[in-house]
Amino acid sequence: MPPNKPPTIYDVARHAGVSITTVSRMINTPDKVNGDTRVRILAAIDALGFVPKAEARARAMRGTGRIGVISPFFTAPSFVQRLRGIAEALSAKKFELVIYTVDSAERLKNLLSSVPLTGNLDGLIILSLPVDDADARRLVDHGLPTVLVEFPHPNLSSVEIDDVMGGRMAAQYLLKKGHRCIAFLGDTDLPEYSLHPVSQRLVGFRQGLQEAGIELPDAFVRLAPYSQEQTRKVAAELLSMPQPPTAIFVATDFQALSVLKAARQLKIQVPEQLAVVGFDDLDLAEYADLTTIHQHLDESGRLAVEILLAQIESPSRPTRHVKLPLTLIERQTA
Amino acid sequence: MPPNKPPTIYDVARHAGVSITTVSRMINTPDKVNGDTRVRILAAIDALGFVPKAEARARAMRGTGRIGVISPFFTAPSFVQRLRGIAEALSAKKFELVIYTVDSAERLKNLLSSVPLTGNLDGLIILSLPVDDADARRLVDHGLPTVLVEFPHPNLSSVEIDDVMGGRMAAQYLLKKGHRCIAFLGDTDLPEYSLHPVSQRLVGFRQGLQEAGIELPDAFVRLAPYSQEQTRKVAAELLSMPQPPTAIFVATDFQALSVLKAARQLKIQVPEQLAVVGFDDLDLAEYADLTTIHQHLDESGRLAVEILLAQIESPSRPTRHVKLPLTLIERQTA
DNA sequence: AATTATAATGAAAGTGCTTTCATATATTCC
DNA sequence: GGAATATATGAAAGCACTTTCATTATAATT
Repeated sequence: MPPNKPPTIYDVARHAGVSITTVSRMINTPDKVNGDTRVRILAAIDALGFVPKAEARARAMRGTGRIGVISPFFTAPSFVQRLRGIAEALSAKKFELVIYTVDSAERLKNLLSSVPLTGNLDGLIILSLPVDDADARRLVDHGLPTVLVEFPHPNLSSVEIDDVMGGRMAAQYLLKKGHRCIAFLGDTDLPEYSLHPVSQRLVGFRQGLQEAGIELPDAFVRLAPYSQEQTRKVAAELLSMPQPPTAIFVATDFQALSVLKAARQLKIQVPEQLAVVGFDDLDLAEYADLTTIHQHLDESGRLAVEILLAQIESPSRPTRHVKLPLTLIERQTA
Repeated sequence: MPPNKPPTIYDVARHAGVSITTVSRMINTPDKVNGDTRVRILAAIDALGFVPKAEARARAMRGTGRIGVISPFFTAPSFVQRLRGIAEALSAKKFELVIYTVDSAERLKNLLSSVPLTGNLDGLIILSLPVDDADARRLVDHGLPTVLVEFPHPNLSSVEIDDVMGGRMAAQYLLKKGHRCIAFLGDTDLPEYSLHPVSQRLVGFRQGLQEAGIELPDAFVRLAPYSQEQTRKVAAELLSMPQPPTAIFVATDFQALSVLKAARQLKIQVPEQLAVVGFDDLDLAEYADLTTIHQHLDESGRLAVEILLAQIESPSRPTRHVKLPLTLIERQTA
């Protein structure tokens, strides 16, 4: 017969002949209880069908132990690598990771109003998605500690990437290498968002060239949807021009790979005939020997967590805006 | 002023100049509170933006289910691609995705003893991690619908990959191409797990060769830690043998890339001097033009969700064991 | 006017769980 | 062999609320 009252931690403790402390520990940090005891408690738990009451739990811990991440769909490897940093930092602390994926600004808005801003989450990280004033205000009004990654907002803490500077670094590097006929290739996705990082990279890139008195003709600025095949096609077009560029700055590593592939197919030697510089330094950039602008992807996630946890701890702290440094990693492609 | 700390009933009480008792009553049985006081408390509640936590939780959880995914740390891209399928399928339905990452069998055990109880989950997907009998029993005893991906267990539903068959397919393909001197390269990670997919792939591979009367000498079976650099080194060793293999079956695409890199560095032509077949068909296999055994990574995640949701809907349904088909994708490397 | 019923309130004791701290026992080191 | 260190456990103090119960002020009844 099923017992009439839901069993409490006290019942389990009595049944197993230990203190409630030990039972609690068994549930939360099982590695801190002895093997024997562990088995006994587990048996008791199973026997009684004990399920800890979430509410009491949330009460006793300060907060829910849950932090949310809103991320664009995992299409781009760079999101994943950021996420990895977050997961890593979070699993070290004792937090659950709740992931909300989003495929449009529309859905982001819905989420931000429907995701219970209070009570459900202890903190929020928004990855590579733009937050407008209304959203930001709602977040601070609700007192939900939030950290933005990649799209900063004055009222919320953020981890930023200096995309403009990155573009410049690429320009300067290619100029130094003697290139004068340089193209840019970026992606078109997320067109609804303003201030897209890729645009910023283009801005910086153009600046860098201009400072050296070099033009970036419109025909040398190409955008392609973020997919292997389409990017490859656009790159092939670019490389088949009567006067093709001798160097291309590709705004994301993933697309840079497609450019390399296009070059390979056209039997264009890299880096002899064509220099390619990427952006991101994904794991696979190393495999491809891609010269690229390294941004600390994993680190950005880790840092976001760090800032967030600090903010959860003392909510009165002012917002922080951290800009991660960029480094150019010189490999074989430029 | 936006509240900095989530206000408690105490704050409201102080602000309204009453005891917490009265505030509590106000919330639960307002008719038992005097008109004046009622107004004052209401004002305080509004001013502070107070939301009783339990209520918030209840509100929050209504309608939104929560499904958990236990996954190995995001080291391997294949996990991520499976996860992507899960996230995709889940964001269509109205479910939250809670991710637990795990880096050892030890931690998995810990998680499994606590998550089912504590996590408030409606369902669980376990990605690429082995579950033993005790764990499985606990899960079914607790009535937590669970779907396993890649490591099946008789008592739980699963989405499986026929790794043995995959190994055979690789062997048969390479044999058909005329190779007789064939090596295997796999990874050593997760040594604590039995029945590792990579071992299975080796088993099938060996079978395939044996059926054609071909030996797989021990010197041609190499294991390397799952990292670019180390795999490259082991591959280089293999390729520098006095009698190097003319073909290598690499048990994961990610490592196959490193093999390709090693070949490039040793100026060994692929596929002319060396054929390489991978396993997984990651996104980047296409970029690298890698001939590989395609397993539906995204699809496996999607399918797991589908099975899980069906099971949540009608818990009485028997467990299902779905085996996804494998296909050999012929590209440039073999 | 004295008594009693009624309404409004707060002190304090739960509620089921976590966590800190102190204690007891076992292990390692020189 | 004793000190130093690590491991396993429980007592007790929270946590954010709810509830009981005793207290007071107020209204109603004789």
